[in-house]
Amino acid sequence: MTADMEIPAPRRTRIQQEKRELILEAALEVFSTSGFRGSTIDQIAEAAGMSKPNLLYYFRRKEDIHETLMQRLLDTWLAPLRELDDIGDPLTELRSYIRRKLEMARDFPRESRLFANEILQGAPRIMPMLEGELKTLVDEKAAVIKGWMRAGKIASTDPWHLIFSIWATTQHYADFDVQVRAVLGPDRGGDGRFEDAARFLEQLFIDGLKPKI
Amino acid sequence: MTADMEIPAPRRTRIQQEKRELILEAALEVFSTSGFRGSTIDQIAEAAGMSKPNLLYYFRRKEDIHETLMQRLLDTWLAPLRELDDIGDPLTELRSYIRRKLEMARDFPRESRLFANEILQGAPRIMPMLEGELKTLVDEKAAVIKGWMRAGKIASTDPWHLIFSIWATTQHYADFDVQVRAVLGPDRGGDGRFEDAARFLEQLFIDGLKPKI
DNA sequence: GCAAATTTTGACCGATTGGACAAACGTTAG
DNA sequence: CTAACGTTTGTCCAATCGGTCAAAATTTGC
Repeated sequence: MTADMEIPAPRRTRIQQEKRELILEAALEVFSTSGFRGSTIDQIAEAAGMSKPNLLYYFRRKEDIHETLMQRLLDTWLAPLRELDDIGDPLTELRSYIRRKLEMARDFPRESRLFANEILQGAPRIMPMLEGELKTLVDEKAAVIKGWMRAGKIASTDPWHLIFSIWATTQHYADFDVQVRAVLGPDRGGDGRFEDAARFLEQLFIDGLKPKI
Repeated sequence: MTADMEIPAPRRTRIQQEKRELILEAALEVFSTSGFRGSTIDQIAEAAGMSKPNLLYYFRRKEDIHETLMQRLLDTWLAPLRELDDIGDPLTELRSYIRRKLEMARDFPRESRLFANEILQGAPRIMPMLEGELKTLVDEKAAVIKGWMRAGKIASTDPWHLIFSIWATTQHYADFDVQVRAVLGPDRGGDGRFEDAARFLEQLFIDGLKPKI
């Protein structure tokens, strides 16, 4: 839909495409654990298996890498919310939204942390997008949810804060992963923790949102 | 209780006490928005209104400032959970725990972000504390909550993930503050957003946790 | 008031940072 | 094969980094 926004999309050779992907993959790893200012071009270059000048041949500035990474991230990151559909059973829609968001936290934790890092630092590079595209999308979906509430399909509450709480609880398992694993310990903190989380969140949100008769 | 753990607690002059506080206040501001690696001694010194060598007279290394800040933070940060009491009505206890956590997100957002930054980057400096003190405390309180569930006082669910979800939803309003404000917009994103959040979270957790008859 | 102790400063250091650049090396099309 | 183009590298640079140090300025104890 709104994809492929790396705007001028200049023609690129095969090698350029491959190496740029390699760099972005390495940069995701580095940026997501150290933040923008805490990461160095050398670290990214080493993680990508190339020299610093070589990396700078593909991305002229450190910021360009981060910007490209962010642009790609945002579309896929908001995809689950975009899919939240007016048609279809409300509780089912919400349940699968929560499930999809939790799966993203499990399968793309680095993307989640990259995003969290950016927001934590005041979102200097994506503020316009938050106030524009994101706000529009959330307002739109909040209206859908509000419709469900007025129709008595789900319990009445604040749709915006409902969305926030879904973001918070699901992304928590990516952003605070080390804490979750440390607290759960070696036994309960293994691979099963995401299924436990899924069960818990379904109970919390879905049972909690069932219409009160 | 477990306070005042700046271990050797060397004798300090009046000036030392004041200046150290000034530095810690400035460092909290800087660290919480840029992370450890992303912050410089110069930034902290400037925020504290003193020269870099002067700052280094009070804290010999950058890490010492961060460490002191962390030690102070952790005790106050976990205080609300420590207060969760076996005696007293379960739903009331949980309600006030949630309220206290949300108040902390409102009143000490920088502390929340400092903590989030540390965890995001893999908790290199506080890992032992997570696996030790924190895990012990959470296990203890999870047992209390489990007792309430067995007694039929609250709905049965996973106590650990319940605690995680309370952390996630409340701290979200500090850590992701810019996003929350951007999405809510100038009107709904004002000072009232914490009261809206409090109402929403109470409904989500308390109504959701009422025992099913 | 004065000597000792504490606090502040400017100058400086080696290491690391983001980035420039020309030369060397590969690849590819004709 | 070769000329043009794309890729890679080593070297270098100015700025910034965390931190030192001796000397100057200030505060403190008597």
